[in-house]
Order: sequence, then C-alpha cells, then structure tokens
Amino acid sequence: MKKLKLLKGDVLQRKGDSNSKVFLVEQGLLYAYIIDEKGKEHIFMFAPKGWIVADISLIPNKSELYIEAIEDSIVIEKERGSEINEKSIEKFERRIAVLQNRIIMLMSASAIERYDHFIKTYPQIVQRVPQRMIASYLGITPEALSKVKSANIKNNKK
Amino acid sequence: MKKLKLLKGDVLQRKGDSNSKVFLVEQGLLYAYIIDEKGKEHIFMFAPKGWIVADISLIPNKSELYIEAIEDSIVIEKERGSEINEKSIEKFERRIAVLQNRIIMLMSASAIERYDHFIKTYPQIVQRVPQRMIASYLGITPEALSKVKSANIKNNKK
DNA sequence: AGTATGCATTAATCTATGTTAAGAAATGAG
DNA sequence: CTCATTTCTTAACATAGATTAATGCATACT
Repeated sequence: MKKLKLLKGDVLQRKGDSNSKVFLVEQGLLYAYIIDEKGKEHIFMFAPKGWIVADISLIPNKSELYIEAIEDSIVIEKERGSEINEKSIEKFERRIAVLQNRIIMLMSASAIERYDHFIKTYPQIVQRVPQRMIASYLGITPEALSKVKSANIKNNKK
Repeated sequence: MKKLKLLKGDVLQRKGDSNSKVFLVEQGLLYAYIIDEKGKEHIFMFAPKGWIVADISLIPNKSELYIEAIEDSIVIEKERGSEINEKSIEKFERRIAVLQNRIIMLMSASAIERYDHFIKTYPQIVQRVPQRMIASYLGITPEALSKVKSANIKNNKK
C-alpha cells in the first residue's frame, strides 16, 4: 500500500503491464484508455478523487488499458483482492452498475443524448478535460461532438 | 434459495421490479435486455448454463432490465450479497472484465468485427438464438448484420 | 392442408457520424 | 511577450449502419 505522486502526463500503467494493482485516487484526475489496432485512443473511464481505477482484464495479469494522469495527482496503490468485505462488494456492485449503464447508453442513445447524460452525470469532469477526451469517452470524434453540440443549441433556440 | 422452472418466453424480472435477486442458470438459456424510450429492445447479455444473471442497477432496488427465458430453463434464485468470499470476488472481477471488454468492442470495433468476436467467444450461443438477437446484442439491426455478413463472405472469396 | 407468425435476406434510400482539411482560439514553453 | 502546440469549430465529402419495404422460408396453430 504505497502512496504515489504523479505529474500530469505520467503513465501509471501501460498495455501489457501486470494489472495486479488497484489505484485509489486521493487527489487529481486520471483516465484509462485503450489504443486500438488503428492507433486510435478510446477513453474507457475517468477517475477523479475518491474513485478506484484498475484494469481487470480477461487475460490474466496482462493489462489492456493505459492509465494516465490528466492532472498532477496522488494515488494509493493496493494489491487487487487485498480486502474482502461488505464495503468492497458494494464497490464492485457499483462499478458493475456503472459499466452496465455505459453499455446501455452506447447501444441505445445517440451521440447528443450520450453527451447530455455525461454532463449531467459528471459535471465536475466536464470542466477539467478537453472536449476531445469527452468525445472519446462517448465513442465519437471531436468533430462530431462539436457538430452535435452546435446543432443542439440551434434547435433549442427555435 | 429457490429453484425455478421457466418455460421459453417466461419473464423472470421486469423493468421496475425489485432487483434484489440473483439468478444462477442451472439449465437452459436466458437473456437480459432493456426497452428504450422508442420501444426498441437492446440485448444486454445472454446467460447460458453456469452463468449468473442479475440486474445491478444504479437506482437502488429498481431493475432497469428485463430477464427472460429463451429456452425452457432452470434457475436458482438467491439474494444478492448472500455470499462474500474469494469465489464471489472472482466472479465479480470476471463480470467486470467482460463488461469492460464489451465497452471497448462497442467503442472501437465495426459491426463485422464485433460479430466475428462474438461467434468466436460464444459459439454455443450462436447456434441457439435467432440472428436478430445477436444483432441486438451487437448494437445493430438484423438487416445490418445480414448485410455485413454477406459482404464479408464476398470479400473472403476475392 | 392451409393460414398466420416470426425470421432472414436483399435492395433502395436516408441519416448520423467519420474523414479530411483549414482556420481561429486557447494554452503552454522558453 | 512570442512562438509553438493543442484544442475547437466549421465545412465538404464519404461511409457505416438505419429505415422501410418486399420476398421467401420456416415453424407453429387451427
């Protein structure tokens, strides 16, 4: 259980690294992403203060995700499975609920609906990351996000 | 801990129901889905023998998912959180890994890539459900699946 | 057997989002 | 402060997948 200080841009974990660690964000903001075969980055999650970020991949002990600091941050590093209790079960359940919801959004909602949902759900993150990262999290390009946002504003005015 | 016998088409849980239960599939095949505001069904998961199916939603005690039998099935009903041990943690981790992978596929892979991945990962399910259900799981329409499959075959011949 | 229902396929057309490119605005580094 | 880099926006064009509709098959129902 170590405490790590990270500078903006520091990469905490890379694809292929061991993924036996779990990181609790004590301060700052991290994000986890993949880079696909075409070299494109896709943001899997943001991790602000209080969140746990870890890659639990299907391939044992091999991370699929990169984890990187968006801001200077402090994280507490723990071994995975180092605590088994009511509280940790609740955290697992909550994580599953979040992931389930994300899948449902990706399958059933349009880009602008996903964006609206995101800014309602994570208003504090919206302020702190570039739009292109939000676009990536939503599964669209920055250009598309720019477009649907301005189309939305115009429609509201009408 | 009850054992339930289900007939094909039986709905085990509906949107809005309590979601305090967890179902272990002992025999048969179930699926979980949402119905969106436009009335469209989106399949969230299939649950063959040995799998656990449950809705862990963000809204406490309120299911977002429908759970229904695709085949005559037998499930064991348990209370959520009724066991906390190494084994259950592993199951939670595995579920999270599956969901993470699904999100990554939805964000980074084309329809045909998602289809190829699906038939490799769940060959036993492919045989037992209509194509339209696979399309729904992949996040596309049955027509689109039909199209990309035949386009794929033609490309392979070339 | 005959009819109804659900499923798969194909095709024409439409639309949301991707791609490429350029310029403007904001941010950061020396 | 200035230059370089990153970010955002807009626009023209391209494409994957959606929509609608028609047809052919199965399967199930009477």
